[in-house]
Amino acid sequence: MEASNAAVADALTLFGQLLEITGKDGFKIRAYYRAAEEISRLAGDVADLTLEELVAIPGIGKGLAEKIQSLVATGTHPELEALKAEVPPGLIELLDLEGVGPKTVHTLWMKAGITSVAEMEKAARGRRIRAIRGFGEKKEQEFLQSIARYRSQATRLNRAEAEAVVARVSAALTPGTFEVAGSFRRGRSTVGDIDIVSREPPPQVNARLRGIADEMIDEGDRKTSVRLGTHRVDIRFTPPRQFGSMLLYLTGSKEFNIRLREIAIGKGMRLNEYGLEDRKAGGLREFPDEESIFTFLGMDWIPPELREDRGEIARAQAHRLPPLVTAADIRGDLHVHTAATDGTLTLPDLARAGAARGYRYLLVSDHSASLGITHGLDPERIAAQAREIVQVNQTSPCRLLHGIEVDILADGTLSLPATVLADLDLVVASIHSAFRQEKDVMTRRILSAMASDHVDVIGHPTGRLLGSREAAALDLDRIIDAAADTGTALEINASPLRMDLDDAPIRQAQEAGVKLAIGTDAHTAEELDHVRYGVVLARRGWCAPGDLLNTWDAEPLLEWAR
DNA sequence: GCCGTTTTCGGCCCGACTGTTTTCAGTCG
Repeated sequence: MEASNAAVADALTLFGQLLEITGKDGFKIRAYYRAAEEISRLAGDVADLTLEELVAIPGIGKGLAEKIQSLVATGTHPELEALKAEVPPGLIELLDLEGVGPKTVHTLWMKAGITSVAEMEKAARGRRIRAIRGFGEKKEQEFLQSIARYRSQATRLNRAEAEAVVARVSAALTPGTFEVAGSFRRGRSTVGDIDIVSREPPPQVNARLRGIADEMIDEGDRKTSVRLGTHRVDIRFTPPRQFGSMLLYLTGSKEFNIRLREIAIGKGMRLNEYGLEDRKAGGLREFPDEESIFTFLGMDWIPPELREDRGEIARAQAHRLPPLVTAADIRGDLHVHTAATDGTLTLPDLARAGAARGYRYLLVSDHSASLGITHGLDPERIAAQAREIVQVNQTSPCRLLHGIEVDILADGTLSLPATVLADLDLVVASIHSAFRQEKDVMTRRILSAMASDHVDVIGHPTGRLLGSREAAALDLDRIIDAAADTGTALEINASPLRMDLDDAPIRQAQEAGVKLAIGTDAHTAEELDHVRYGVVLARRGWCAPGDLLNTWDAEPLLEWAR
C-alpha cells in the first residue's frame, strides 16, 4: 500500500519538528515544512509522481524528492528513523502547546528530563520549572494554562463560526475603521485565529476589548491579542497612511508574504508592515491602500483568495491574473431541499426566497428514496412535485427547476430508474452511505454514476464534514478526468460544514475544463445565503464566472444538461 | 535543504510582545 499525500506530508512535518527539537538549521527545517505544504495541496496522488516531477515542484529539490519517494514506498526513511530513535516521541506533542516552541522543548528535555505533556504538568505543579535558568514563575503558570487549553481541544472555526467571532469582536470596534485580515480574508474554509487591522487609536480599542474579552493575552500600542471563548483574536493598530501595508502583511499567507518580501529585496527594498524601505538610502515609503503597494512592486493587485504562493505572484507580475467569479455573477442555486423531504420550505416559499435574492432560478433537488434517507422521494412523489412546480412557476419571477439529489448506492448504481431521471431538468448525484469503502471501490462508484447519461452534477464529491468526518478515500485525478470526459459537473458544496470540493481540486478541475456548480444544500431560506461561502471557495479555486454553471441563464443551463 | 537576469556558494522575511534579563531569547504570525 503506497502512502497517501496526507501521510507523506505528516512525515515531512514530523521530520521538520524532530530537526527543530534537535536544534538544526532553521532554513533546512523551513524546507521540510514547505515540502509538506506542497505535498498536502496536491490534488493528485504523490505516489504517482516521478522523481523529475517531484523536483519540478517549487521548494522540492533532489534531496527531498528522494526522501519523499522513500516515504511513499516504505512509509519512512532511514534519517527519519534515526531522528525518532534520538528524540522521545512525547516531545512532539509538547510543540502543540501555545507558547512552547522547539527551544523550550529542548531545554525542558535536557535540563529537567521532561518528555511529555503529563511530565511537564507535574514539573510545573511541583514548581520545578522555575528553577531552570531562563524560566520563571510566570512561564510556569503560562505552561499550565496552555496545557489546560490543549486538553480542552479548541478546534478550528468553520466560516459561519468565524463570522460569529468577528461579530463579537466588532462590538469593541467602530464600523469603517477596521478590516478583518488573515486566513478569514483569504477565504479559507476553516480559520484558526481571527486577525484584524484597526485604524482607531489603541488605548480606546484596548479599553473596549477589556470589556468584552474572556482573556487579554497580549496588550500593546501596536498589537493586542485577546481570547473570546476558546478563540484567539489578534488586532494590529495602524495609522491610516500605513493601512495598506499593514493589511497586506496581516492577510498573508506566510508563504505569500515571504515571496513578496523577496521580490522587494530584488528591487533593493525591504517590505514590512509599515511600508517599503530603501535598503541603502533608507526612508520609508508608506501606502494607505494595498493597490498602491502592488503597483509599486510592478504587479497587479492580487485578490486575497489567491494569496497562497501558488503561482499567483508571477501571474500578477505578467498582468495575467485570472478573472474571478463574484457574488454578483450568481444567477441561481443548484442544490436546494424542500419540506417534501428534510427541508423546511414549501415550493412557493422557496420561489419567494429565490426571488428575494434576485435569483433567476433555483434547482429543487430533494433526496431520492433510499435506505437511510427519511422521506426520500419515490417516482410517484417526484411526478407530483413536477406538477406543483409548473403551478408555482406561473407566477414566480424566480424559476424553479426540477431536479433531484439522487443517491449513489454502495455498488455505484443510482437509487432511481433512468426513466425517472430522464424527465428531470438537472440531476445531482451524491453519496450518503458507505463512506469508508476502499479507495478504488469508492472512486469507481463515482465514475459509474458519472457514466450515467442523466447525471449532471456530482454533489459534495468527497463527503467530508469539517471537524467531524474525513473526506472519503478518492482518486480525484481520475474523478476529474472522468468529469471532463463525460461532461459531468462537480459541485462546490457551500455549506460551511462541507466546503466540498476543496480549493486545490477545484482549480485542477477548472484547468481541465470541468464545469463546477455551487450548491448551498440549503434546507432553510437562511441557508440560501451560504452561497457566499461557495463563491469564496470558487475564487480560491481560480474560477472565472463562466466556469460555474450558476452564472449561466436557465436556458443555456438546461441545454447543457440535455 | 533549496536556489540562481548579481550568485553553483552563501544567502535564505520581518517585526511585536513577553519573560527573564541587564541586552536578549523565544514564540508567534
